[in-house]
Amino acid sequence: MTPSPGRPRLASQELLQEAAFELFQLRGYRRTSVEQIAKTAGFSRATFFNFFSSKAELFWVETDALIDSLREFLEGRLAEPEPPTLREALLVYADTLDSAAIPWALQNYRLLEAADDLVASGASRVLGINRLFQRYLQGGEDRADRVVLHGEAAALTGLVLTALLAWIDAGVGRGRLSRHLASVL
Amino acid sequence: MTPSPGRPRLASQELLQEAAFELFQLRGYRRTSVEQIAKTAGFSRATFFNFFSSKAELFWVETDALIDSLREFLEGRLAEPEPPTLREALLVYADTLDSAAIPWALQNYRLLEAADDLVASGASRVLGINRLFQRYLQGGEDRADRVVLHGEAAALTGLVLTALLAWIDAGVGRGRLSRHLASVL
DNA sequence: ATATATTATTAGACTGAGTCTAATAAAGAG
DNA sequence: CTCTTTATTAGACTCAGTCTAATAATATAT
Repeated sequence: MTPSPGRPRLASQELLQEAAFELFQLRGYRRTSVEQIAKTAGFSRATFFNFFSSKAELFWVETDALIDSLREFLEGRLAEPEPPTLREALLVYADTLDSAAIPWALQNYRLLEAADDLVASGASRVLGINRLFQRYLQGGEDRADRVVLHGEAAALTGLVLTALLAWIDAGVGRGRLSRHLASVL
Repeated sequence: MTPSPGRPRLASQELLQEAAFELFQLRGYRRTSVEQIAKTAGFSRATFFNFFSSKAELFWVETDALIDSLREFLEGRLAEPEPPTLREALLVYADTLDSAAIPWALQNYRLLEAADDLVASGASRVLGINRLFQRYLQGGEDRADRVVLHGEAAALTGLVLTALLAWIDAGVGRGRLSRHLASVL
């Protein structure tokens, strides 16, 4: 950690997030302005946009990290000599998820309903997961028709999402995601 | 058609749409402002919002009509003494679709990529279709577990969407949607 | 110490979406 | 002509997101 030149950071993603989630709980996503978030964290609006490209992006950071870890996991499996099927891989990954470490955004996914930009950004995350699945299926078996493969990916995306939301809704003592996923698959 | 009291309409959804789609083609969705659309159609910005609650809503009107007709079709099938499975019903409906009457928004669905609000509003249409499927499945067979049923609906939504986009991408001479749908299901 | 390069923070102006209110315009009914 | 009803519009407002230019705080070189 050699100190880099230039003015050191005062703000941080974490500080802004804490302020934001608190305000979201309190007044809802829409009625919380970027200005309020920044001021609550002790910074200016301009600084907010140095850290996040939009209000919605802040909402999803933790979830994006989770999706990233899923991507890495799948890439790892695909690199193995005998890659498991996507379904098998997903079940294994789901077993590793800690019920206590669900991203704030996912725990509060019902906030989506009221806000356009959240739906949009959420949808683009779903599409990203769909692309992950497409790539995995493409890598495993290149015999299938492209459209059929895309269909399979889309269907799996829908199933995984359903299981995930059911798991979250189950509340504390929800058990393992892999159980929910298995029953849906 | 007895004339209603009050000032008669000058503007119409159709006029605004024509202006809008022309501008969207020309400069893209994002670079076309509501102000430009309204002025091109010969009206003011305020009038635009008398007809559409948002720029994105204008984009989807034709598609919404299509989804509505699908809803009615499914409700009709479900009311029959021996309702077909959802898959069967969808294949029949897909066979009725005219390849030449695809909504402008669907033909140009690639415009979505660049615009947040379009993705959001598109996603909410997809969720609407998903709800249609959920209701149909719920009505047909009430034995299944709720989560499994939701999973089935989500999977079907993904499959139908895949088939639809492949059909559109196939261009003129694309044949019947039912053919694409059958191969994906 | 002092100057310089580098990076962080910020103010402030700008566009554009969407909301809202109040004014005006165009019709029919009495 | 007056009243009622509805359409159109101007204009002000909030907020998100973009951008530029100014300033502040640090490390390093001299």
